[in-house]
Amino acid sequence: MELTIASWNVNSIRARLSHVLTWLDDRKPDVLLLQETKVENGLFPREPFEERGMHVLASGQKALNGVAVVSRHHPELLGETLSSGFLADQRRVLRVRIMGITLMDVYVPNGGDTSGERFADKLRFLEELAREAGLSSQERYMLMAGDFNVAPGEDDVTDAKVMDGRLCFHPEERTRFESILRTGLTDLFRAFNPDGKAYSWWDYREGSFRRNAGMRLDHILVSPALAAAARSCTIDREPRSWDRPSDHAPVSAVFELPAME
Amino acid sequence: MELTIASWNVNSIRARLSHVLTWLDDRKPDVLLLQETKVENGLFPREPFEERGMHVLASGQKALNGVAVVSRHHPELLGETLSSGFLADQRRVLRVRIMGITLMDVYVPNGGDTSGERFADKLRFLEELAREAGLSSQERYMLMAGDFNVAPGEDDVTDAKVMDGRLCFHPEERTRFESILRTGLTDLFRAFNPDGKAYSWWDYREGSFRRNAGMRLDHILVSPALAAAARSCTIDREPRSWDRPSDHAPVSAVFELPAME
DNA sequence: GCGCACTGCG
DNA sequence: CGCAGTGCGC
Repeated sequence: MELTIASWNVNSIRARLSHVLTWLDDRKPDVLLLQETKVENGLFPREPFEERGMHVLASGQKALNGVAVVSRHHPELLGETLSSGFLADQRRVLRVRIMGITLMDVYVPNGGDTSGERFADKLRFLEELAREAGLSSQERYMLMAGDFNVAPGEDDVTDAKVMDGRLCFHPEERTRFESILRTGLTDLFRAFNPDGKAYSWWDYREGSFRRNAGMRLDHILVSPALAAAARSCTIDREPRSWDRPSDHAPVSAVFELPAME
Repeated sequence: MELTIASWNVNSIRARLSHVLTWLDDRKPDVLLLQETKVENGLFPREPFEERGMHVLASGQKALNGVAVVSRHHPELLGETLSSGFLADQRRVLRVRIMGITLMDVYVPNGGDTSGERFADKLRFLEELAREAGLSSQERYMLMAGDFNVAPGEDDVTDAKVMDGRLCFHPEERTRFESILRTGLTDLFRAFNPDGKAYSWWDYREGSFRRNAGMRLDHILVSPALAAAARSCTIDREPRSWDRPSDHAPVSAVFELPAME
């Protein structure tokens, strides 16, 4: 059976609802992992998704952060925090099981600037993700996706020399992202696109999208069995061109899996 | 020659620009008096009006109040305050001369509630308008229009008994509105519609427009010679039904005048 | 209920 | 630049 799993930092699900529904109706992913929903669970707009036959699991808070899983198949909730409990007061993680796949929806802290406590928290959060991936390494089908706020490679920014040391392309961040991959996960977009610059985020300011001055911050990382089952991984720039868009574009992967319960 | 003069409290010209342009293109008034433009002069969107061959005179401030005159013919600026200077720090008055007609665009203070200093200011402002009308009583063609924040008669509210004493239908306000008319001005809408309930404002809350629970707060008052020249005076409820409307509807009057310089 | 201002965040 | 939040005016 074919399964499409997508990830999208929507920068407010309420502000972006029409975009998300339009995209959902067009692309029809089986699972959509959302980040920066920026809404408490009680105010999450569940109905339009449920009308489309999708389940919704939301873990949100006021104004900041917030993640959610929209899924055609029933999702089993595994947890709403890192298993260490780090930054548990911020809604940045949703762990679910869908159709025998363990999924982790993550929104890594932006970090503020490369000095200071919030950057330290970001690095620690990335370390925790590596640990988390290690804990799940016995799982056959494991997927960790979301907004990592790290551009891992030189082709994930416009100019590596200029960007070197800057937020989201700092060696300390890239090293920690590498550690996540070293647990055995595959950066699926890069696996399908081994070279060539590609971005998933463009700043709202300075006409960044028009100039295609972006970064690849949104990733789908998968276990070896899922990597083998993957048929494609793409970034859909179209919604970024719509009126009042999210600053992030959705990333999607298609898998061909043996039929599961 | 025929001349159409309209008045509209737009509740932010920037938020309502598309509505105002759509209405302008459809109804093509010669003069449009705006209230609650809520924008400083430098940020007033002049271009779309000028592209349509209209002149713009704006007298605005940040966030609150603000009046403007949009006119097919060149307007001569007479003043931006009451001649007494009362409440001169608030942009609520624009006095202009267009085609030999003296026009006064007014936005009367809402008053807050019927106790307190702001209500006293509202009453005083209405008294000043009567004085102002008296000062202009020698003018052959004089028009005073805008948002008076007073429903003068029992047919200008849904239920006079229920509304009696409430803001915008308080005896003290209605008396002062009467004083304005007693200088010789005619309430043109009432002249053409001597009976029957009609409103120009509906609260955004509680589905007031759907229930037609409104008040007639926006008026076109004219000197005897203009009253004699008037051919119609109407309230256009249509824009109030549009998406994200102003809470006020435009009021228009058509005059048949001898050709003037 | 719907504007505006301001501030924090990214 | 564009989301939130809060406070205020109408």
